[in-house]
Amino acid sequence: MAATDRPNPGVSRSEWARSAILGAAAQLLDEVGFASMTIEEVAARAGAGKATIYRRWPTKGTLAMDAMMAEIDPAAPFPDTGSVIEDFRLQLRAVARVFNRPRIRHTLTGVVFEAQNDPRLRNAFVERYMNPRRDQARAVIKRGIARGEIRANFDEGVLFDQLYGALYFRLLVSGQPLNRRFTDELVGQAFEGLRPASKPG
Amino acid sequence: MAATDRPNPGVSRSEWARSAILGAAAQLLDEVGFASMTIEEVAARAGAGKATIYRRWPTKGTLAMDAMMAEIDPAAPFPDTGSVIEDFRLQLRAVARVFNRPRIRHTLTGVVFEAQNDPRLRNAFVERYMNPRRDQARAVIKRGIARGEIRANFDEGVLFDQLYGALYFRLLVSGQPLNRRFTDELVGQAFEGLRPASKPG
Amino acid sequence: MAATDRPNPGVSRSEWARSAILGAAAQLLDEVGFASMTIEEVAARAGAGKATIYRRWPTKGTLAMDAMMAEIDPAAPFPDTGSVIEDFRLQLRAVARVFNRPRIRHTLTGVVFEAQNDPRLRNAFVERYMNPRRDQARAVIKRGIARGEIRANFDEGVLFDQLYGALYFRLLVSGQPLNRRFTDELVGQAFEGLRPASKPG
Amino acid sequence: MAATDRPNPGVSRSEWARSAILGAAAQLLDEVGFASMTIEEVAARAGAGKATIYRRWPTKGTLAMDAMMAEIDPAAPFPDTGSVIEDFRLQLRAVARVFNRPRIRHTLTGVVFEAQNDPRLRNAFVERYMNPRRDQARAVIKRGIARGEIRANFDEGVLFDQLYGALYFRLLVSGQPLNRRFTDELVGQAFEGLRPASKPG
DNA sequence: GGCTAACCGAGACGGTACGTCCTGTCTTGAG
DNA sequence: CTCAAGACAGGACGTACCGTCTCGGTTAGCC
Repeated sequence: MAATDRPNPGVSRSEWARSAILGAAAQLLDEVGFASMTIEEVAARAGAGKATIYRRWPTKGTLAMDAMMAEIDPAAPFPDTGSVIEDFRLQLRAVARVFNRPRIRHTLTGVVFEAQNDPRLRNAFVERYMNPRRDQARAVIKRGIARGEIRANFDEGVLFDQLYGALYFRLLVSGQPLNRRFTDELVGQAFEGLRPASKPG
Repeated sequence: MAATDRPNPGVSRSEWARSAILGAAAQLLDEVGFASMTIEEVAARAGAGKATIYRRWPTKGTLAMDAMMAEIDPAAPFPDTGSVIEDFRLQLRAVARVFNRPRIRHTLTGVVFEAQNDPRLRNAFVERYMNPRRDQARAVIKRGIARGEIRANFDEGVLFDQLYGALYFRLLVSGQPLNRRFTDELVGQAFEGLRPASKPG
Repeated sequence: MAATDRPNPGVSRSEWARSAILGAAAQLLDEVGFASMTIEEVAARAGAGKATIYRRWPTKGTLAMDAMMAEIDPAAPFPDTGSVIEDFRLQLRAVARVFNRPRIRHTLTGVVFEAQNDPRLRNAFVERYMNPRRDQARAVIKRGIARGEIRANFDEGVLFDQLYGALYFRLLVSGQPLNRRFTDELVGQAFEGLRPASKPG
Repeated sequence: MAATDRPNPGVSRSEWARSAILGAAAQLLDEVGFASMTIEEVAARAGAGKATIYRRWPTKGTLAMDAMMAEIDPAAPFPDTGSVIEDFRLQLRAVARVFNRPRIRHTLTGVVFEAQNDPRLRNAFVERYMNPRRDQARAVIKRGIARGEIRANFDEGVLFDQLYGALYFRLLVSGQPLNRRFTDELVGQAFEGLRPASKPG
């Protein structure tokens, strides 16, 4: 990123190098995408040695993931509107918005791709990215059950996979648009069968 | 592959080369996966020149897709049991079985990855692989609606994305198991909300 | 050397690459010397791939030797004046002249250096460079003996080592000047003890 | 050589570091030779920081030379037998013995190589190593002249170059054996022409 | 039935990037 | 304040493939 030329306002050389590398990586992901991003070019732009990169990130995928996390994290928070369906509707809209950025799509694809042959990367991705979201989703669902909006006897994991799987499917595989109409319809249809079995009587 | 040394029982040299290449590609996809598969190695194993491969397949992705298609195609047909849900249940079980083969997983990931930067590959994949399945699924749904098993006013595309998206999500992204319990639950939950609204009484 | 841009007057691509590489190597030996010469830079200047260089020359030393041979060969021929001493005097003057070129000194040092750990290079150097000169020297000596200029019972090899060893010593080790005064004195002194003992009468 | 773990019997840390470094360098010169010796490895074995090495020795050549000097110095003294020829015969035998040690050969070659581009190293080598020997040789020659064993009107420098040049030539360049037969013949032949011309009668 | 044009295998070519290694400088923390 | 330890920028190494390009040696039409 080379925000400025090597400053030193109490920042260690190591730390400065780290953020310069992540910045350069993010920049390159934008410009040429994950597949064409090169460790050599990252090093050159960051003014860093290649060894410094390899010392911290074993593969291009791990580096790209770290570069991506910084910006994806705060972009799609879970709201709490008082309605499960509304919460999911808003969250999926936000996720779709993030996914529509080309850099995110390329990076996600690349990370997913490399994870096939790199269990550590897969674990990192699942634990640092997917699980936190899954946990947040679970909390929202719990709230809905507690409020009696939806029934309790269903598989949360399957619901999560339905919702986010559909999103990823369009993003990575089919290339169909990720717009509000789609996410809203998706949420509506997924929750259709989860209304409380209010006919207990 | 390379069943025997160059035979010639009425098979043109071209044709023999083509199948030798596809065979070598399939073999390599099994042994080292898509990412580590090399055009050079495919050519060497097939006893073919590299130029012969490049003449027919512009990228590794297209070659891998062709090599994969040969065996995936007949593997997961849609049944017609008389029940929509049962039809989907059986089909998703079959798809899951196929997806559990490592070669398929690696190849799908690779093709999806390359498709990000190769619209032709994405189109080929969608049209030759996804769309036929989508059409078959649509036909099954139509049958179900006609039989009154499910209501008509919902988005088939979204349903398809929910079902197959969840499958791909576990396959490519989260790595969770693709077993019968999951696919059955998935089908059940997805169709839960699609029962005919006609039983208001 | 890139005499011109890729011509093709009946010269194969291989052959053209070979001479371009040797030319670039010679140029670099002149400019920066053997130690700072880089395979990468040779490749860049020759417009050749590094692999093409490594395919033909296993080490920098072998490449430098080939580049050096082309010009050193014809520069110091053995004359035939009718006098052994005169023949050697002239030849050593010529050798000294060649050795005074910085490129030659650097390259010889580099080749000798690498040969310490590369027996193939040492053999190549001895057989392609030293032995031919040794054979020529031997022939001159034989002529001198036949003419009765020098006695026969001495070790030619030792004489050769004395003469050329002294030359290399100043060239590589002590750095003292290689001028005509030195070579003439050297030849005179070395042949002093070789006069025929037969004229006691 | 890391005789023991950090002792401190009145030896300053500096001094201890210095000898540990020289010891490690000598060890490595034996094991892998000059070309493959690395400052990093020397530092690691000596338990010293790289900076400590760079502070004292500007190049690998100077370090190697210091490491070599310690053991080569006392190995080949000039004797005083009463006969010039015998003195040189014994001394050259001793030198040949030293030169036959692989470490010495590698180190000399390395030092000579680096000296091509490092005048300070060349000066250090000439002044600390060559000149003392040259002076000793000159003294022996003077004794011989005084005793009337050899004539006075010849170039001592050329004689020295003949003798030691032949030795270095075989050592560094041609690889021929450095045995007693060679050195004895060399001395004999070189002094053949230096007998006093005083018996003209 | 011979000629020629297309296509084949083999593999060298110019390149690009890899991941490793070492250099010489600079930073940090322990003694 | 000096040192070991080692991270840092830089850059060459030798390797592996890329996609293109000769190069001869079969085919397989087309005369």
